[in-house]
This record gives sequence, C-alpha cells and structure tokens, in this order.
Amino acid sequence: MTPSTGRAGVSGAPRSVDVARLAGVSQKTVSRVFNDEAYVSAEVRKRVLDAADELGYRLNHAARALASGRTRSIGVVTLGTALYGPASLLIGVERAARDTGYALRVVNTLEGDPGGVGGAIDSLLKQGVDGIVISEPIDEEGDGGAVPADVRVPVLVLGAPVATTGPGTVAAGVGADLLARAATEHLLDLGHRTVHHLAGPQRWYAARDRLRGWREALEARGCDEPSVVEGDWSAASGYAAGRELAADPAVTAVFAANDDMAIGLMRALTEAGRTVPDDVSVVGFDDIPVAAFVTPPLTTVRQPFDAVAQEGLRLLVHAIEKPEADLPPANDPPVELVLRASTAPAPSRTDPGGVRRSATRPRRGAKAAPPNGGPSDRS
Amino acid sequence: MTPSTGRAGVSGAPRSVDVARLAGVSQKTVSRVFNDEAYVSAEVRKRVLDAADELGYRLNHAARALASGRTRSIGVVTLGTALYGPASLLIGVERAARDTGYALRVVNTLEGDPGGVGGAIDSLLKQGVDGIVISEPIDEEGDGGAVPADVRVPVLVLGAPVATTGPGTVAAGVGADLLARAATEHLLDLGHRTVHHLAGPQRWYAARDRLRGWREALEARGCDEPSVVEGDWSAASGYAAGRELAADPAVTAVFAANDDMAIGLMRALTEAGRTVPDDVSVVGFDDIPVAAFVTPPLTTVRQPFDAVAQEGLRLLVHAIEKPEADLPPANDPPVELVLRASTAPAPSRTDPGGVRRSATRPRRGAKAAPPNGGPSDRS
DNA sequence: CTGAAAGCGCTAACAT
DNA sequence: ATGTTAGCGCTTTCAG
Repeated sequence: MTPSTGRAGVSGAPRSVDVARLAGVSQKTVSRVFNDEAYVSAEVRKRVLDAADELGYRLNHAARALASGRTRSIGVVTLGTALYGPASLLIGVERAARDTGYALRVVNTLEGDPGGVGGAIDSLLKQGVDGIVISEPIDEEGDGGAVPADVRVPVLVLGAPVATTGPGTVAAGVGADLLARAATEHLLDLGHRTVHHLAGPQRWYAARDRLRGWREALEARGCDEPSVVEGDWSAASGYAAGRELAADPAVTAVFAANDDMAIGLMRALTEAGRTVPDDVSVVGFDDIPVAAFVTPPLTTVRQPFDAVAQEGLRLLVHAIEKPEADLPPANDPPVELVLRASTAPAPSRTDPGGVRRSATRPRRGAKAAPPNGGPSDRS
Repeated sequence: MTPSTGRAGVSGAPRSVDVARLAGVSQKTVSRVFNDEAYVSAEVRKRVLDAADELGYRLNHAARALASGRTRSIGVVTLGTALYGPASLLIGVERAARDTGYALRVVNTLEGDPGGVGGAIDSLLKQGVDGIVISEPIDEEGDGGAVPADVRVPVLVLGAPVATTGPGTVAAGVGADLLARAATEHLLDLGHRTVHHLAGPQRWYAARDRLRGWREALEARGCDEPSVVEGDWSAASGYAAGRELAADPAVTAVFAANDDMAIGLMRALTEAGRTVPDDVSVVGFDDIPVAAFVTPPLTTVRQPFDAVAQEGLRLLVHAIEKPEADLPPANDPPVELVLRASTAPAPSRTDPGGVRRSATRPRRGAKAAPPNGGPSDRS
C-alpha cells in the first residue's frame, strides 16, 4: 500500500485541496473564500466557487471546529413536552439562530430526569457548542436550576431568573409577572372583589412568576388573597381544579396560568352549571391558537415567544462573539392582553359594593380584537 | 516560543493525553476506555476514569468525528410550527435518538422557503450527520418532497411517502389514511348518509392521506362524496369553513383533518345555531390535549407520535449502522379512535332511511374512555 | 493579495 | 492487554 492514500479519504467526498487543485490555487485560498476573508481577488474567488460547485464540495464542519475551536452552533436544553410555550420558544430560537448563522443542537430533559439540566449541558458541551440556551427550566429538587460550574460558554436562560454561574449568563423573557398582573387587574377592573388563581406547577419558574404577578395585583388593590389551586398545565388538571372552584360561590373570577388549564376549568364550571362569563370570569395565559374558538372565546395574555427568543439570541450571540464588550441593552418585547368573551363584569350579588367597578375598557397595551376571521365576541 | 505549546491548547480544556499522563497509560488506552472497547483491564479502566473525572475531561466530538468519519448525530428537518403533530414528532425523535446514543441537529424549513428541504439537508450534511429525518414534509411546488441526489446518508421520512433518492431511504408512520377511514366509518356507522371533509392544506402529505382515507371509506359504502373544504390546520380556518358548512342543511357529519380545525368548526356551527352533536357530528384528528375539554368533548383519532418516531428511528439507526443488512420488519404502532361527545346518531329527518344505521359501538381498535380525569361524555 | 508549514484532539491500523 | 504511528480536513501562524 502506498502511504499516500489517506484512510478516510475513501469516503469520496471532495475536500478543499481538491477544489484548490481544480481552481489552480492553494488550499489556503479556498479556505479564505469559504470564510469570507478579505484579500481575495474577485476573479480568484469566482474560480474557487465554480470549482467547488463543480465538485459538489461541502465544507467539513468537524474539521473546522477542531482547527478553530469554534463550532458555530448553539445548544438548546428544553423540556420534552409539546406544550405551546416551550414548543414556540424552540421554534423562535431555531429561527433566530439560523438568522445569525448558528446551527442548533437540541437536548430534552425529560421531566424529573436524573442529572436533568446538568447532564444535558454536559452532553452539549461534549458535542461542542459555542453557547447554550436553557428554555423554561424547572427547579428540580431545589437545584436552583443550577448550571454546572465549569461551563465555559455563555448561557442564555429563557423564562427564568438567571441562575448564575459561569462567565456570561444572560436572561430574556418578559417578566411573566407583569403579564399576570395585567390579567388580574383586568378582572379587578371588571368589579370582581377578588380573583382566584389556578397556578401552574410551582417547580416551573414561569409558574412562580405568574403567581407572583397575581399576588402583587391583589395586594396593590387591597384584595383578599384566596388560596391557590395548583395544576400541572394540562386541561385535565384545570378540569379537576374547576370542579373544586365551582363548588365555592365566592368564586367569580379566575386567572389560570395557561390556556389549557383555563379551558379545562371552563368545562368544569359549565358542567357544574356555572356560566362563563356570567357567573364566573376566566382569563388564561399564552393565547394558544384555539383560544379564540373555544366556548366562550377565551380572554388571555399573549406571550411574544418569537420576540423573546430573538432578543435572547441576540444577547447570547453577542456574549459569544464579543465576550469583553458590555451587553447591549435589552429590548422588551411587546405584551398583550387579548380580550374575548370569557370575562364580564362581576355578577351583582347580595353585595351592594361595586364601588371599585371602574371601567370595562382594557388597560395597558390591551387590544380587543379577536384574531382575523375569529368568532364574534359574545357567544 | 517553544514549539511544544499547541495553539488551541490555550483553551485550557483537558485532552485525552492529559488524562493518559495522569493515569499513567498511553493516550490510546484512554481512547479505548471512552469507546467501551474490549481488552482493557478493569483496573486500568478505573484508573483512567478516575483521572478523567479529576481533570473534568470531556471527549471532543469534533476531533472524534474528524478522525472516524462518523458523528453519532442525526439531523432533523422539520417545519417551523408549534402544531401539535410536528412538535410531538420532534420530541419523539429526540427521545429515541438519545436512547440510541445519537445527538440531534435541528433545522426548520419555514414554510414556502426557497431551497426548502433541499437547503436544509445540505446544511445538515455540512454540519455532519450520520442520518437525516424529514418530518412531515410538504410538497413545495411539486418538488415531490425531493431529497437531493447526493445525500450519502440514510434518510427517514416521517409522515409521507418515501420520496426516494439515495441509498437507504426509509419511512415510518401509520398510514393516516387508515385512521381517516376509521373516523369516517364511525360516522357512517352512526347512520349519517354521508360525511363531509374539512381537509388540511393539500401540499401536506399528511393532509392528502387523510383525504384519501375519507374518500375510500365513502366509496366503500357507496356514499356520495360531497365537495371538500380545505383549511390550513388552524382553528381560524376551521371556523371559516364552519360558516359555510353550517349554511348547508345536508351537512350532518364532518370529519376534520385535525383537532384545531374541528374546534373552530364546532364553534362556527354552534354560533350558527346548529348543535353539535345533535344536528351535526364532528370528528377531529390528533387528540390534542384540550380535545377532551372543549364543548362538546371532541371525538377524535389519536396518533401515536411517540411510537412512530421510535419505530422510525429504529429503522434509521439500523440503516446507519448496518448498511448492508436488510431492514428489520416494521412494527405498526397502535391506532385509536377516541370516542367522546361530538358525534351522535344522524338526526332523523324527513328521510325515512336509517337502513344503514348499523351500530353505535366503535370499530377497529376504538376505545370509548375519555382521558383520565376527563369530563363526562355528554355535555 | 497569496502560499507553506504546523497542528487542532482524536481514532485506525499495525505493532507488540 | 497495551503502545506507536500516521493522518482525518481544516484554520492558524508566518513568509512572501
């Protein structure tokens, strides 16, 4: 055997030397062209590109990563659920990554999985990523959403407080607490004496934020704080909670931490003979696509997932590419309270109150229109 | 400068030589340990592992890929939507890949994007993947879901016919047509004279399959085939279609190609004064989590996304690792028709018929129970 | 503006 | 059961 034949060269894929040979330039020049480096004459560049095209040349990322120490890829740690929120965030992240020229490596942490986030990050690090995004983390066993200490790449946390460790940990996501607050205030503005909360699982930071926002709104208005019912995001859990709440005549307004639970809740209420919104008003969270079409159409808070992902990635890429520079200022994405037909003024009861019944019109950036082609507002 | 200091070694991350030195063995032995090769004494193995642990050593995948020509990662081409189907499939694929020891690279093809699937595949190939899965492809501009000719790795197509090119193209996914057929037959069994179809966008293979299944069921029973209304999977499009259908008194049963559209449809029907299921029966497709909790709870077809993904990956990994061997036999995942409250016997009309009204009990593997904790069947 | 040489961290083949 | 050597395909110095 002649020592000249490379072993893996058998795979047959053309390499940059092949392109170089065909174009009559050095291998380095090919490299320059494919890295958009300056100082390559237009003519040479074209010759190289043509040669590459003819050969069907594709740059080998593994070799590039090995030589350069950079991979131009970003790892995403996400939950293995089809929940609208996490799924939408993932899509937003992928798009934003592509726009900035990064590829995506994805690892799911199945809920309650040993090693959880730490293990996922470790596996991403082995695979080689320039940055990591942790989407909608949950607080497993009080690990504080911990990021292992020896992560040497920037980390972006989406939808949770920065559980800092490592050099450049950044965070993005509208404070869900503000949104929750707006939702609760909307209900209060309608004259309800207080608002019940159907919370998400409290291991999720997202769920905690919403609880906090609700609580703050009640406090600010001096309202009683009813005990919280906790669900697991599913419509089934919302349904179960609804059966409880339906039995309590004091319940006239409920803020659910997501739309699925709100839908289950409404179903239970209706079955129990309590009309929505006449007897009980309900507000959801997320604005899932069917929210406008359930009965009654659901008033809810729209989360700008795409904007959050985009903004987060901007920060992350900045941290990757300019580690020394300060972070650019955060752009807070727009938030929206979408008013539909599941909320109404508090039912008049034995109680003469109503003093606080201020106005029915939306507060904050609220908008009243249903999605295009949507159903009429009142069922 | 001494020539001994490697350039990128500055990054500080420990390499396998460092581990070898600390463990007092050769570098190759470290490699053996991390590849679970035979012929390493238990004692040496432990020493190596301990040393690696102490150093915080992490294998460098880029180097491994370059040297071995294999990446142990799989690329996924998926649509950038939060639709329940594609999202669920992606999760299933991730889990199955992890179980078989492969990492995931994800690329979305934004709908109607130039280059589409071809471009996505190309980018995955550059990044280096041992196999590719194309999830729920759509037929862009009659490209036949084309896979570029020079793909040198096995391809798995999920939810579409094998658009063959390349060596090992495999496919998985229950024939959605069978499921659609079962749904249609269920309606026919309830005594409806025929069944209308609210189809998905026909560029999607998944939508075409469902249409075909519906058509076959009608043909088999000699029923009229009403004209098809096409939606875009969204509840909004279902709502729009529902307004049309509501105006036609001949419509007593509709099979919608997914649950979102079914929900929009029911909403429109209800608003138009046509009660579901008394006046019109509706069947959806997917069994999205809220399906059991809308009003009325939706009868639908459950797709075993997880099983499909798992089965598909089994095939793909087989094609990757044993290119010569025959494909193992396909295991068809279980299918289910989930009966809830959106379907009922055809309303008795001027028409005396009813001869065909055979039975109300489910056909095929149908089951009647709502999900646990679900609402009662009749609203 | 272009090229030559060295080496990224690992695995493959061939010794022992 | 373990070590030696060569090289995967690229980027990075450094020289022209």
